[in-house]
Amino acid sequence: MTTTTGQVPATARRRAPSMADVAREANVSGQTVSRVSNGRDNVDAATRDRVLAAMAKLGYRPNSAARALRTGRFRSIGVIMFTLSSFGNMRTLDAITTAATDAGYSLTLIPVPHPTKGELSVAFDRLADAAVDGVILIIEAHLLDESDVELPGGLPVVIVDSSGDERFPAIDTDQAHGARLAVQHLLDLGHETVWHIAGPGRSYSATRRREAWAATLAEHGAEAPPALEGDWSTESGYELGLELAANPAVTAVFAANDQMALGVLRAMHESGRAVPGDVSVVGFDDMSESSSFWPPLTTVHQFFGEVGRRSVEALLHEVEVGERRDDSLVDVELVVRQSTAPPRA
Amino acid sequence: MTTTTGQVPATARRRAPSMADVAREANVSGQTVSRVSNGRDNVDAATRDRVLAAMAKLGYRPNSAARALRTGRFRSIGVIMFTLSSFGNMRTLDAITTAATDAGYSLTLIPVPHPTKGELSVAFDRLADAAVDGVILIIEAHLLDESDVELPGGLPVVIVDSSGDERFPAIDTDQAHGARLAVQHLLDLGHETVWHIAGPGRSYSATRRREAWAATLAEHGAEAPPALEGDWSTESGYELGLELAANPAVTAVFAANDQMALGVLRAMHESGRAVPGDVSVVGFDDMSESSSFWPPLTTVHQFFGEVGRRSVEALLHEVEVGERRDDSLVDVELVVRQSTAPPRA
DNA sequence: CGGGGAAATGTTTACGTCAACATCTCGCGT
DNA sequence: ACGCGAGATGTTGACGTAAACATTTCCCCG
Repeated sequence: MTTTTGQVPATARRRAPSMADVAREANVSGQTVSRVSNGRDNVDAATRDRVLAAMAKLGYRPNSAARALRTGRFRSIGVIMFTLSSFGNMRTLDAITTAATDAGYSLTLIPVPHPTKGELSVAFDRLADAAVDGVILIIEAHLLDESDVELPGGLPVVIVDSSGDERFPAIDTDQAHGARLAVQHLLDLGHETVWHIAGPGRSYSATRRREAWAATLAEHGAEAPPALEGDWSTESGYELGLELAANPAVTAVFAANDQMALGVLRAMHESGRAVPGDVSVVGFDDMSESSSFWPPLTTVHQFFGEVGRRSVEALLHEVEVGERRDDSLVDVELVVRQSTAPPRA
Repeated sequence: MTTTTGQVPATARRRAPSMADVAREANVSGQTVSRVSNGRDNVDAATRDRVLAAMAKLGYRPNSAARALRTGRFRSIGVIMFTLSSFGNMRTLDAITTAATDAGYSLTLIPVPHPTKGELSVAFDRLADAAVDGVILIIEAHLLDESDVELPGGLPVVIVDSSGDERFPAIDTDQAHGARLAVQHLLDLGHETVWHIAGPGRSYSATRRREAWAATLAEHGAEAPPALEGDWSTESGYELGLELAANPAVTAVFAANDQMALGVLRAMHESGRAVPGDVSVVGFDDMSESSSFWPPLTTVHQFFGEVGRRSVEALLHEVEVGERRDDSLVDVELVVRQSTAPPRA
């Protein structure tokens, strides 16, 4: 019936309305629509209203591809991480998402199914044609070091991990301080020494915790038993816990994360060793379930939210200002619950 | 030395190389570069090699904004979800990410900090200028129903939840079957009836589980005690568990998720009620920690991976083929561990 | 009452890619 | 020898936006 716009039944509409459509509807130039769309203030109030009305009427949505092409910015940050299984990574991702959103950036997730160099390369390739202004790496930085993978040139990168790598700023929890707090607590309770279930050796975080554990023992003249090495999983904590339970000399255990600590608790229960009566257990992370473990777990609280926030801050600073931020360490807090007590006399 | 390209020191390079740069370097037309870049087969092998070499030399990366602008496709899907806290959502997100990546799509995360209608609108607005071809909603669909929010027109949507909403296909775990399995198991062990700690009423999943619980009891002529309502958190399970522990008539509890079940376990321990001796407890989810709870938790295993995969499949089918998929229910499995036993005679 | 200038608005163009179409180069059959 | 067609490659233009620059309007001040 009407002639101008080549009307189509609403159900069959093909093309989303563009700036030009809005401009026509509001009887202004495209540029004015652009100005309204971007919230510039040099537009007459009446004009602005007219444009906004036209936008609403047509259901206009700016085409982000065109915008990105024009501006060279995607307003999106990429996060590369291993499968989301780990509790800490989840929380960090959550905080990153929130921080990025608040800053007006969207967030693109780039998974790495297996933590191998090859897979990492694949992820970086994906990254290459992903539409992001910068990248946060939540991976065990170790891999990066070994890796000859070329990170896409010119793309700002922030690493969430303790890294030896100098190429990029690293944001991390103060692993060493946390471990120190945990060991100190156990020693203060009167334990002769503290056994340790470490995380996998390829993880810098695990290494930091383990080193701080050993150092703290040494400072107090306590003899360090051999460290056991788990893989962060509850199961590995359980199996290693069974070993410890069988050794009557063990009175205090520091597990490198809460999940392994949970495994240790189970192992102790099954072996008839009372916690904290016979054996005290400390974890690391303070996952939300830890307060309901049996017994409620004494652990080192990580402020994942803060880590996430700082990562985004550092990355966006580099993206927008072009200035690299320094490394940053987020403090930690010991939460004493009921899995620790003085050794039985 | 060379003349053509207006060389800049590598450190100061401003602009990423474009197709035109590669074309010049390889001495072909831009279109040929495009063809190589998109893996078309109608390019001579020698030419292809030359182009690939030029790409490698210049570090060429296709500009996804330009590509998206030209093709009208972003090759990205959006996921709207509440803060990542919940275990199940995490796992689902993980699977979605993997499935999307395998299909060559990237994934954009759009968080909703608080599950209110207002926040949901904000998320949808964000979505509007996000560069996605379709959306997966991991939210309690309830909100959608109440909400007058207009979803961006023409954007395919899939909901991960049991939804009454007919507007979009829903993919979900078979909540009812899971609850039925749990209650049945307890009844089979000889318990007279089963108490229930439900999830929040606004959640369809919680409602489904609760209804199935009630229905199963009714079918067996068991009297249904009043359902308690938690908020999925360990804490709420603990508090409600304390109530149940104080009631000597309680011998079997079905908690609507593992975290609340963990809270119940703690409450029972603290109240001196043996699990499973005095009280049997069943959860729902089968989180990775559940096998190490004390006692290891009998629970309903959800196949989150399958849910995620099917969601992506359904969404991409609609995006690429334009055909809506039917609702889909993912089956479930009862995992019997050590938190359940016949009632004490 | 005229001129200067700020504010509002319009016009032109380029961002990098890919579809559509145009052209070119061969090999092969008759 | 010639022409035809298939495959390889080149040319042109448009996607929707925003920066840069151009133009218009109108208010204020001397």
